[in-house]
Parts: sequence; structure tokens; C-alpha cells
Amino acid sequence: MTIRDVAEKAGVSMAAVSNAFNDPGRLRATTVERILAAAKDLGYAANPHARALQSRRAGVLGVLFPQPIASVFANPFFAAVLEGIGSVTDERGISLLTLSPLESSLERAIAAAPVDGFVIIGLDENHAEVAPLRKRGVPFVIVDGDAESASSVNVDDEGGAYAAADLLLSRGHRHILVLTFHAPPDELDKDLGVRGRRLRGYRKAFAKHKVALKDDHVVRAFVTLDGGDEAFSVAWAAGLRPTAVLAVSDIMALGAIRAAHRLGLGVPEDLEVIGFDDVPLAAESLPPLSTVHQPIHEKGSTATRLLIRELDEGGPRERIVLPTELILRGSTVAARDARVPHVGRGGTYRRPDVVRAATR
Amino acid sequence: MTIRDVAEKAGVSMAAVSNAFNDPGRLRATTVERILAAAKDLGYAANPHARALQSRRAGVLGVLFPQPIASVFANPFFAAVLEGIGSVTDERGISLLTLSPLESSLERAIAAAPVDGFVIIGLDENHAEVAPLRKRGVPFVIVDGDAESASSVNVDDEGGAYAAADLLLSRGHRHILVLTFHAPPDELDKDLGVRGRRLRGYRKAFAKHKVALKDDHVVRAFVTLDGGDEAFSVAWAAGLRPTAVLAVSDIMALGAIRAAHRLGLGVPEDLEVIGFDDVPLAAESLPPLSTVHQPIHEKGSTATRLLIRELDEGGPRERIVLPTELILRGSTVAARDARVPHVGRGGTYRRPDVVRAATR
DNA sequence: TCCCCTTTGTGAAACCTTTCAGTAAAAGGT
DNA sequence: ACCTTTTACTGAAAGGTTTCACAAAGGGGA
Repeated sequence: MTIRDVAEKAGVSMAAVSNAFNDPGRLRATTVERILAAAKDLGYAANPHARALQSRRAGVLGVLFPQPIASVFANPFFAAVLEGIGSVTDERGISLLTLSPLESSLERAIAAAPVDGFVIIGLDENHAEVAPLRKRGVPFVIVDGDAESASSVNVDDEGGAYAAADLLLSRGHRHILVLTFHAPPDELDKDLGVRGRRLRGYRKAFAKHKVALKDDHVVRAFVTLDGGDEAFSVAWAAGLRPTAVLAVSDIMALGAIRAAHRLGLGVPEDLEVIGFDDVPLAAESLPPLSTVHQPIHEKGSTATRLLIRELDEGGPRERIVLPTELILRGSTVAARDARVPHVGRGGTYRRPDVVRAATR
Repeated sequence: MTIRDVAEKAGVSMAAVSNAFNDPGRLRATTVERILAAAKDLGYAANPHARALQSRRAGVLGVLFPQPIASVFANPFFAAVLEGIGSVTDERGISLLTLSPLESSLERAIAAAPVDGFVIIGLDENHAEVAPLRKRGVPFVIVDGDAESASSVNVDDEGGAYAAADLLLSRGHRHILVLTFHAPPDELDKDLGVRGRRLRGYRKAFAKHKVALKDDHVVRAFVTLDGGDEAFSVAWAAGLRPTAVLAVSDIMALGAIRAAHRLGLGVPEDLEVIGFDDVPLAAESLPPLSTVHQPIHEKGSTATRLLIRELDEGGPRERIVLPTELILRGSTVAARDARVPHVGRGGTYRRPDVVRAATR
């Protein structure tokens, strides 16, 4: 079933058929009708590859994740970003093709992906994975990463992290466990990207308070519930006795809380915890997680809009930094509202008024 | 940068360049090297659309979800299926293109998707969305749905549901709230698909125990945490006082538990709850959720393997039904292990030994 | 030395659509 | 009635790859 069959059946040229679908205004209404009827009769559907080849538009955007798909779905943060991306592509009839590094040959997959552009998450522009894209001349936008030659969308990681650490240090904590991502293999000791910026924020607060952040108090883990759980458990088993936890990701913070509970620690009375991201789950956990809010959804939607604009009009590159905000819930002893939420069976749970503090 | 440029630079024909990449054995080793070097020099990357058009292979599989992307990610079940799908596509260097019904014009998106085949989740073959696929002649496999003309992968929904309801009824419950999906608009009163089969399983058990399942005890909700929460809350507000809950989805069951806690009910002592799916989260919740286990991961991987086989060799259609298994954890008073897990702050939580009972 | 078979490589068609320049006819202006 | 626009449509090129039948060169056996 090709466009030629439809053209013959309708007694018009192939060009007319093409126009009937893509620009019906150019044809007489009755002709359009006749063509469409013929197409329907024949069960014709345009070949997407041929269309993409000729029109240089596939109607597909690629999304490149920094982690294997399994952990991507394990972390609500990515789900939220994806949702933000989807909200924009959706209204334009654009589809999403997701790629993650597990793919046996990621480079090959990236090179072969039938997409118009890429949203890259958590990878710096000079990352190896980005090269094939540039080679192909496929435009991309980077979320949570630095870029010179492309647009990027980031948040004020450093400011948010600083605010979180500052609060804990101000409350007198001196043994704070910092939970951070595992470093990608190629940047083992550099503190690059999001991880680096958040760590830098913590460190700045430590410096301000003249408190030392010892190396053994900075532990790396997988960005999953289990990762946070294990990291805290291991630190505890190693004899560390932190009174507070700073995690660069909510999901890790939640894991740490789970471990703490298992070890008989009460949160927040024995251990105060502040995460990062403010994923939807953070407000629902027991206790609700204090965290650094970032506009995750907006991150995705903004990046996508930028990319589409670049695709459509060759719009200018932009470097966007969205604000963060410290949100105090039940996993810290709230600054203004000291009531500890009642947790447990049979009781009525009341969420304390949320305390917000913009980080800038 | 086209294949022609590379051919010129390497002093060979375009066909030779193509072969150098796709079938190097046909060329002398030194020639291949020369061509590859030229390609690298020029930064050549094959155009995916042209390749797909000619070779009739895009290296992309579509995944069609039954719900808007937001709720898809909100439900760990889909994440697990996707993971199963990904585990297979991954080792073959195939990419995944995800489509969900929110897309302004789903039909158009489906028709235009540059994919080789589709894994359809939770939609019956005669669903409107499937028509454009058939029209295009794109092969597909259906997960959690019926199909005559295509392969399908399902689980023993009815058996699993029966086992869950049977247990609750055997324990003497007479006021059981059943939580089910919202029906898609086009099958409002028919009990089709997964939902229908699970409901049928419940009903069968009720019949066996000669207990009436009243209409107002079957409530429909969104398949999210909030959906389950709201459904239970509304039922409670309407004066219903169930002593047990059967949910056709874990995530809804978890939502119901949250609502129950908020209403001051203890689970399992005031309310026993059994979900369906056994998503990873089910074992982690407080209390751990009793549920009907289904091999979610396997569902995805099996379907994908089937599809790929069909694509490669035109393999025969198959209709696969995987077993389910009732798993008793903390949200029911365990049959063999009556200890109620200690829940709450500061305590040590011990998971009771899991009790397993195959549904067939 | 002759014939046949491999090896290595080529030319051109095919894949199916969109687009661009252009034509024929109808409409509009004076 | 003649010229200019506009409308409605067409023919053919272009997009970049793979594939298929075929050719040239080299090798081996008798």
C-alpha cells in the first residue's frame, strides 16, 4: 500500500495525495474527500521512514538517561522529568524514544535512533555518549549538565544544598552523613555535574560553620531506595554514629530512613534527614521528607520547549537555571513548627504546616 | 555527510561503504579499514531514516500503554513490565519508543511511529487504537489482553483473584471492599480484559462461599496511590465498614492502606488487605502487602521475545498464560504465622516469614 | 594453457514520500 | 476581449541507504 496506489485509485497524482494529507487547503474540498476516501478504502498509511527521510522530520524526540532503565524507573525523579517532557511533546503529537546506557552498544543505538533531537539528562556535553549526536548533527538540550554548544536547563543545586546543610549545622549537628551518587567511571575523583555542585553547596556550609566534613562521612551509593538503605547501614556498621543525613537525592534519603528505622532510630528525633529533589513520594513518606525542592516537571518541559524551538526556528541557545527551595517537613525537627507528626498505627496523622525557605 | 562522500574519499563505490559497515566479510580487510577510516575522518553516520526505509528495519520497538504517561510512571507495575521488555531489547540493540493515550492524536502517533513492531499493554486486540497498526501491517504482541490474530501474554488473573478472595472469605470476612480499575469509556459495563478476569475470580470465590458481593462494595478508581486512597475514603464516608479489601492492583491497595491508617484503622487487625501484581514496592511497604504475585518482568520479556521472533522469522503466534501465586505478608493475618509485624517509630521491624500459596 | 570458481567490488534499481517549479484552467480587472 | 492573478493540480527530482545481479581479477586444478 503506497501513495501511488492511492493516487491511481483516486485518479490523481501522488503529489495530490500527499497534499490531501499534509496541506488539504491546496486542493479542492471534493478532491480531498475523494482522495481520503480512496486512502481509507485501501487502508493506506504513510510510511514513516520515507516521510522522515524526505521531510527531515520524524516527529520523535530521544531522551537519553544517565542510568540503566531499571534504576531510572526506580527513581521517581526521572519519572517526573519524563512527565515534564511528555507534557510538551504530547500537545505537539511528538513521540518519545528512550535510551539508557545499558543498551549493549549505546553509541550505535544513539547513532541509529530515528529522532529529530535529543534531551540529554545528567550528562555533560563532553561526555562520550554525546559525540555521536554531534556527529549526526542532531540538536540536543542538556538537563542537569553543562553545555557550551547547546542549550541547558539546570537548577541552583549549590544554593539548595547549601541551605540544607546550613540548617542542619545551625541546629548543632556535628556528625552529618552525606549520601551522594556513585561517580560515573570516567570522572571518579572529579566532582562534576549535579553531584559536584550539590557537594560543593554542602561543603560551603560546613566551611561557614567551621565544621570539618570528614571523608568517611561522604558515602557513595546507587540512586535507589536500597542504595540509600545500604549506604546508611554500612556506615552505621562501620561505627559511624551520625545525628543527621544529607542526601543528594530523595530516594536515597528515603532508603536511609528505612535503614535508620530498622536500626531502631527515630526520625527526626534521633536522626534528622534532608533529601534533594522533592519527588512526589517525599511528601507521602513517613515521616514526610524534608528536602530541597526543585521544579522537576518544569525542568523537563522547559528543556523540551527549548529543543522544539531550536528544531522549528533554529532559536538561540539558552542556559537556564531554575531556583530551588528548602522545604521542611517531618524528617527534620521543623524550625517554626516543632510538633513531631504522630506516626503509627491507629493514630491520626497530621501533616505539620510545611515550612518553605527559598534558597535565593 | 552522506555515504557518497565517504565513497569518494575512500575511492570506492557507495555499495562498498555500505558493506564495510554492514557486512565487512564481503570486502578485503584492508579495504574495510580504509573505508572506516574515511568515514571516521568525515564524521559520517548513516542516516537512520534512509536505512530504515530501504532495509525495512528501524531497530525500534513501540510500547503502547493503556494510560497517560503520568499514571504509567506512578504505577510500578508498568515500570516492571518495561524493565522486562528492556532486558530483551537491550541485548539486541533495539530501542524503545513509548506511546500513551494522552497524545493529542494517538491514532496519528501510532500511524507515524517509526517502529518495527509493537508491544501493546492492557488493550484488547479489537481496541480502536490497534486498528492503525493492523492497517500499517506492523506486527504486535498483546500483554494483558486478548488477541485472536496476534500473540498474547497473560497471567492467570482469575485463578489468582479467586485465591485471594477465597482466603479472605475463609477467614470469615463478610464485608469486603473490592477496588477495581476505572473502565475505559468504550467498555463501561462489560467486564473485559484483566479487570474482568480478576473480578470474575473474586466473584467465583464469593459464589463458592455463598456470600453476596453487593454492587456498592465494588468501587472503581484510578490506578494510583491516590486513586486507592480516595476510593477507600469515599466508601468509608458513604458509611461502608469493610473488614477487608481486595484490590486488583497493588498500588491501589497501598493507597487504601494509607487511607485506612488515616482513618485510624490498623492493618491487618482492623482491615485485611490483599492486592494484585506483587510490585517490588509491595514487599517494602508498612505493613508489607499481601498480594497475588504475577511474573511481571517475565511478562514483558516473553512478549518481547515473541515479537522479535515474529519479526525475524515470522514465527507462529502463541497465546501464553503465566501462573500467579498468592503471597501472604503483613497486610493479612498470616495463615501460618500469626505474628503481627511491629510497626512504628523506634521499634525493630521484623518481616514475618512469607507464606506462599500457588493458585494452581 | 585453459577453464572454472572465488574473491572483491560495482552500477543502478528500489524503498516511499515530500517538495518545487511549472502548467492549465478559471477568475478577475479594465 | 485581452491580460494578469489565482486556483488546482502535475511531473519529476531529491532524500540516503541497501540490495541484487553482475563484472573483473585472481587462484587452483588438470
